[in-house]
Amino acid sequence: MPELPEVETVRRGLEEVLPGRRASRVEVTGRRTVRRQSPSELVSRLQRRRFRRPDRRGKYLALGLDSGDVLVIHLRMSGQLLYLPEPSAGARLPHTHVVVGLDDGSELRFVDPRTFGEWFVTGDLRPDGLPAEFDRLGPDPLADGLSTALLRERLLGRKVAVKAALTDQRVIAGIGSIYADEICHAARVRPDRRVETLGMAETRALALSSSRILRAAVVHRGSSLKDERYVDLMGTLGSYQTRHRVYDRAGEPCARCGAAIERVRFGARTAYCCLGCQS
DNA sequence: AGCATCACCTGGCTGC
DNA sequence: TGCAGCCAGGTGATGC
Repeated sequence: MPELPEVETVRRGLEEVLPGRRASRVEVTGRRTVRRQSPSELVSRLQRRRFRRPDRRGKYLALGLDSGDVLVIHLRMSGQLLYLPEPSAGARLPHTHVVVGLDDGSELRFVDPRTFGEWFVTGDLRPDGLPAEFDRLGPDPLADGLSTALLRERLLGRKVAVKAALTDQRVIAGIGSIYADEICHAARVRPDRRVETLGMAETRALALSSSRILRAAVVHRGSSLKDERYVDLMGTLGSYQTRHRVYDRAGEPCARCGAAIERVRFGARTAYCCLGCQS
C-alpha cells in the first residue's frame, strides 16, 4: 500500500521525466478514478499543458501545470503510476484507468485494480502553490520535519490509540499501516497505547523514529509486499520490506528481544507488534 | 466536537 | 480441486 516512502519514490521518478513535458493526449478510461469533477473537465484542464516540478505532501502527489492548475493524484490502496518511454512496446495492463500521452512520445499510465485511487485538477491553491485542501493535512515528516515538540502538539487533546493517531492524516501526513507499526516498534511503544498516556520520552522516540524510518524507506525505494502491488514509475519493486521488523511478521522472533511478533486487534484495525519490548 | 464505524473495491488467501 | 467468504486498508461519509 503506497505510503509516504512509496509516493516519494514515485515523485522522484516523475521529477526525472516530467518537468517541461506537455500532455498532448489525455484519455480517461476508468469510471471511478476521476470523480470529483467530470472526466471531460479534467481532460480539458490537463490537455496541452506543460508539467512543472512534481511535489508531494503526505500520500498526495501535486503535479503543477503551466496553466497554474495542479493535477492531484492519490494512489490509495492499489494505484500504480507507470512511465513508458516507448508505449507502443507494451500492451496496456488490465485496470488501466488514465493514460497521458506526453509530447516526446512517452506515456504516463495509471493502473488501479481496486479503483480507490483518484485524480483531479484544481486551481484552488495556497500561497505555496499546493492545493488549498492540503490545509487539512498535518505536517509531512520529510517535507516539513517532525520535531518532538511538534508531534506533542499534534497529539495534544486526542484520545485515540497511537497507531490511529499516527495514521490520521490530519495529525501527520504520509504514515499508513505499515510504517505506523514499524515506527511504534522502533519507539518501543505499543500501537494500541492511548496517546494521552505517552510520556515525553516516548513522544520523542516516536518523532525520531518516524523521521528515521520514513527516510530509510525512501532510500530503499519503498516497500513492496507479497502481492507486489507497489512498483515505482519504471515498474521496479521497492526493497524496504526486507527491513520490516514487525509488519506482516506474526510468529517470527523480534529482532530486538526475541519474543514472537504478534498481530493484535484494536477497534476495527490490526497492528503487528512485539509485546516483549513494546509497552 | 470528536471519536467510532461503515462504505467503497478487487485480488489473494483460508477453510470446508 | 473448487469455490464461497473473509480480509486488507486510506479516505470520506455517516452515526453516536
